[in-house]
Amino acid sequence: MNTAIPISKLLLLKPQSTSYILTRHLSTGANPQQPPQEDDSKTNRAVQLLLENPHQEWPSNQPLHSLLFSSPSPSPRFLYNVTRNLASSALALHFLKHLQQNSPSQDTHSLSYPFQALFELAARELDAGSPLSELYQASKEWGIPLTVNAAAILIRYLGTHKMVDESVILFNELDPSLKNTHVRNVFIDVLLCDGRLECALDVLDEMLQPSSEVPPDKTTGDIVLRGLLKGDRKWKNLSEENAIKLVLSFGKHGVFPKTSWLTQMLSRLCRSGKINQAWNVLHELLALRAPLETPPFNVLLTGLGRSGDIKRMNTLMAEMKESDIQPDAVTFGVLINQLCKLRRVDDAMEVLNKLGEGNGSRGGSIAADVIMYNTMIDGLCKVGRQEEGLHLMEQMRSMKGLEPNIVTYNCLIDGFCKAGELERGKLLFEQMNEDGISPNVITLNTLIDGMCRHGMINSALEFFDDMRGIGLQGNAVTYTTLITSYCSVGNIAKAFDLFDQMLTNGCSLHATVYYSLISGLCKAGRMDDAANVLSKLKEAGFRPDIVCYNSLVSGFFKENMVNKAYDTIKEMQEAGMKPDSVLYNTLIAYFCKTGYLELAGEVMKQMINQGVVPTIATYGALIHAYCSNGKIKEAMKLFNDMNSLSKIPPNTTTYNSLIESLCKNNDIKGALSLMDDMKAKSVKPNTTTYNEVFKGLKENNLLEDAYRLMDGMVEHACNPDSITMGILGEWLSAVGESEKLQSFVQGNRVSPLSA
DNA sequence: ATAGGGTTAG
Repeated sequence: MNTAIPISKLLLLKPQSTSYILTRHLSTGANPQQPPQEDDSKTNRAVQLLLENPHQEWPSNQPLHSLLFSSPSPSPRFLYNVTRNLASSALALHFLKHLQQNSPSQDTHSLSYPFQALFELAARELDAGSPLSELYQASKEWGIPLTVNAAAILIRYLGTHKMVDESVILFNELDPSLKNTHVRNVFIDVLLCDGRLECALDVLDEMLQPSSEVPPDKTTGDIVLRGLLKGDRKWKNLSEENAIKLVLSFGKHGVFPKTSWLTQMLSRLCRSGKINQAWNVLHELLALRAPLETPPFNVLLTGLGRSGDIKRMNTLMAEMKESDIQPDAVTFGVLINQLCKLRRVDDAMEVLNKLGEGNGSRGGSIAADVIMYNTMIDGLCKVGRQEEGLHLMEQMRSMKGLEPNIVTYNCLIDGFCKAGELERGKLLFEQMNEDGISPNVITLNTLIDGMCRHGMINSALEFFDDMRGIGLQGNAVTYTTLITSYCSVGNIAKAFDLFDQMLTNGCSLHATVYYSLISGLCKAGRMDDAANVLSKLKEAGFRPDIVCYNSLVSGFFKENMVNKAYDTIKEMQEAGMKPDSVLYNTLIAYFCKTGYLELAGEVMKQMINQGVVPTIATYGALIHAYCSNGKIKEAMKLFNDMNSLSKIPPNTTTYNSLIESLCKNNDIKGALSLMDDMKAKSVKPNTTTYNEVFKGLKENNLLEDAYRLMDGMVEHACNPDSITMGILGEWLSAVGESEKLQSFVQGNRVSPLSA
């Protein structure tokens, strides 16, 4: 599947310089204007005179007077510098009074900068109390307009001293020309720190208007987006949709979120299943020509991969290439992982092998790392190629100098255990210890699962005890594995025992443990216990999921507790879950078993109406039921539907039901034609199939057909069982052809080869 | 928990 989609097209992406990204950051640059430097020695002399003499003596100090009041009058920048270099705000205030009193004709605007210096000094004095508010009042009384910086300092000061109301008043009083981007940034920050989201958004809104005269800058973006991500309580009223709108409004002014911010945002969207939103955000930013880097693309690729959307993965990779965004190690890691998950292990291997070839202009700069190898090794193990996985571990060590880590070993141990090669798993476990890598809880769980799956539950429990002895504790997964296993062999008491043990051990719980126990109890028909555990699950703050509800419904039906089954379905629907195909199949199977075939058929119709696609189990249950009720016509109709309408390939069991029924109806021709159909559709007949047809052939004494089928069995290495031998033995000896049976058992053809 | 890729359970 999907082989037509060239995911490995990514190989064509070539790493290049990414430095251009750094130069593409746009900024509207509203830096606060600083008065340029004046003559330093003049400034120093003035400061020296001011510091050396008590302020009462300043008016009579001639050198000072000529420095400050000579014609042409000194520039505001000079006065600013002098003020800033005074020892304290108190002294600076004296200085300003001195300036004001000794040159009453002076334009008040020229005192704006010295006043800003006064605010700067006062804001720096930690024990200043609230003099800044007083100084602000003074500036108003003196009629001295604020500079932009002075306004910003005042707003910041009021904010950090919990006088946010005052800062709001101040901002509103400001001359419109002072409410520039810088001042607004400070004001918005003050408002946000105080949790006044609405108010901040109002100020921001003006800035974000399309033809705004106070457009946002990088700092605005940092201030606002920082708060958006933290998930602070104060942002909870802002939905993700609005957050996205905000980001895009910033984008229209050329202000883009930092890569780390965008990556987090997309990651959060993807993790909560909102992949489309993540996709849209990234694409709108692309359209706005935002300077994007690789990580946000990696996050989205991961999200798309998890939802199996290979098509859009390919699109995104092509877009990366178009926009000159280079894939990095993570991109290749995601790609290898996705190819493995699609079982396209050889394609993944090809990607891995082409990395780090470094042959000139192409593909050289990214080398395979341990994570990629681990991904690949796991992929190989998951398709039963654990020997190759082991070989790859040796290869990465010897040829790339990469040391396997705990994940490498865990993947391989799981591979060998799942394949039933427990000894190999244990050998790897020992090897890993020799390598100085300590097993972790996943290693423990993997080995326990391996033993459980292969009928060694007691060994698993012993191993668990041994590991606890050396300080390796189990977790919810350990208990789930053991509980599932004990349930599967019907040892419910031991399963309960482990469940209680887990609760007393205080290991952190997970709903899966409850699901597992409930499922086991349902299969064992212990519905009272199952209902009990269900209550405990709810008490622990979990909710049953659809799989868990399905177990319960199936269990109730099996115990003929029909009303309980219906109650459970109702509860599940009230919890907002729609019945899935498993639930419909459970209902259909129950009605089939109890003989309500019409009802079962109705349920199937309802299933289709609800948009739930019938599965092989749906058709299998109904076809089998019709067959065993002698309604072969209806069964054949369903069989044809499943081929033409649902396009579900029938399996061996489906054919067996029909073939058995046809033979019983003495329609041997029909049965043989179904066998041809099986061959055409590559569905392998099994021993049951052959037995049913042999019975029918024997009834009709069709020896030649029987020989042909016997050859077929030999050819497919399908082993006869005692039933086969019974039918054929009786029949062939009755017609004096016992030697054919002999030859058949020895695995030889019974009829001569024909053209 | 807080920018991205790898391992275990019904």
